Amino acid sequence: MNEKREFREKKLKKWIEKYGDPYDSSFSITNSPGEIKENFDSLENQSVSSGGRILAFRKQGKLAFLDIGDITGRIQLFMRKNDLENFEDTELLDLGDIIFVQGKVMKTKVGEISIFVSSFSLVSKGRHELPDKMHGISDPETRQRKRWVDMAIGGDIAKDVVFISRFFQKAREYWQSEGFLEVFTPMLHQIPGGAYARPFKTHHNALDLPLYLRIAPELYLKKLLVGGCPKVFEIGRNFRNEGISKKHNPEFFGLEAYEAWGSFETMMSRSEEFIKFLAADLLENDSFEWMGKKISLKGKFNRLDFRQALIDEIGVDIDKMSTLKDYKNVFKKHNLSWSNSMTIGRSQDKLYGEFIESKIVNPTFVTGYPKAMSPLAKSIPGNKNWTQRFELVIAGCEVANAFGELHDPDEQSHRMKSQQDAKDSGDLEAQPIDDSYIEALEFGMPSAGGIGFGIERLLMMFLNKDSIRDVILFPMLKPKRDE
RNA sequence: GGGGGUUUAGCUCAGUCGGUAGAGCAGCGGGCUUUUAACCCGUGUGUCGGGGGUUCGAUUCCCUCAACCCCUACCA
Repeated sequence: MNEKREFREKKLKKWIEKYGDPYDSSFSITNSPGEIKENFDSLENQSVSSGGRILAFRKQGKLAFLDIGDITGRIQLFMRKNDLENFEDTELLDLGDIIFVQGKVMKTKVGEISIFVSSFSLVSKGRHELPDKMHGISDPETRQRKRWVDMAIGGDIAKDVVFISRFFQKAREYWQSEGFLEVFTPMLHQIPGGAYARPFKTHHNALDLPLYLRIAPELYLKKLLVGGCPKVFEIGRNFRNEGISKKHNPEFFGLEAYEAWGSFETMMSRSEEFIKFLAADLLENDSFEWMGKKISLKGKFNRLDFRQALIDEIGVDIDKMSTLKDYKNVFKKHNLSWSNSMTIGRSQDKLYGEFIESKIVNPTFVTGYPKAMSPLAKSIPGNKNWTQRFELVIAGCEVANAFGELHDPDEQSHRMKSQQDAKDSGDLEAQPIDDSYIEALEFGMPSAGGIGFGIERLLMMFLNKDSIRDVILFPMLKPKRDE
């Protein structure tokens, strides 16, 4: 049936008859393909050993030019019959095989940096052929599902995987250098909290205990503030049982940081500094382009007041709207779809998303979120309807969310109760009461600022990717029946 | 959920106003001692996404299902 695979396996058999098992671990390389290219000046005429996947095969009579490579880069192999004892065994190699080579670093007549091969060995047979060398894998789903193939042939992901790794390294570096302690809090929660979201449910057998995959680490991190860690941060996955879209994957990385004696104002300068730090280091620039939009990180980030922005944009003052009916009328006026599951908080959010968020291009702190939308944020002194909160929006996309953390246990208890009420009356995303969190607050928590970043959102911006799937190595995919 | 598009060789795609199909790459055979999308000669790829209908005949027309893509809605 699969004739091509048979050819490959026949060649493997021949190799084994001649040289024995290629799946051996006695090979060790002195330089990766990329290193040889990068360090040609110091490696010229030196003997090296290297290895990688065969990505191109240009045979020319008694000469052979092969390209081998991995994510570090590609290097050409130059093989000449007169100088290579088992030259004819190149017949047993296929595109996609992984080979080990030894030889001297040189340049060919036309100047291509190469290894002049003195010996080579098969290390791992590619049983499958590689995709078209010019076009690669065109189907995005296959590209994501068989990420290793796309990576092996040098698809975008081969470069991006390095960028993503450096991004995490630099993100840690920023917060650590600012004196924040990196901590790790549970992913299995008995009470899911810290965000508006539906959780994944699981179960612990030995304890016969229902558990939830965390939707946010927030409450645990603030328990550490109670315990006396003044500056903490965590980079880790959150899990939300919601729809999948270009901006949403069921599991995604959050970076949350909390600072005692800070406020949402100090979190503003920290987030601004953080993003500028990342861009300066990773992009080596203070501006970038995302989906055709030019985004400048120069100067101070803009500020926009939630309520004032809605007044300016559509002439609606949400401070003067107290009933759901008021919102329904506004929705009607602007031809927005209304559903009966709407709450005041949701309506406000929808108006914001529709008229404010989508129009923002350069980084902007949107401040003054209504209390109905922010059960964990401190309200503004003198105005109980508004909270000490901001979202950092770039190119219409929420990148971070920060509060002056509510640390009054009585007030927090009230807010959680009204969330619980919403939950009881059918809001699947409302947060349940978490008594252990309230109790922690009762021990006393210093005033604090806290912030959470959506890491993939930032990665999308920095890598100019339209879809969150392009910045996750193995994004959530629907199961495939035939495989 | 709604609208549009795509699905043909291993890969990328062309094509048939209805008579079961083709190019490049990859493969196989041969040639070539400085190539790099190597080249030259020869060779063949196929449930034309699945199912049903119309028809003497369907890959082509119609219906339906599926997968993927785009837009839109929802999920902040």
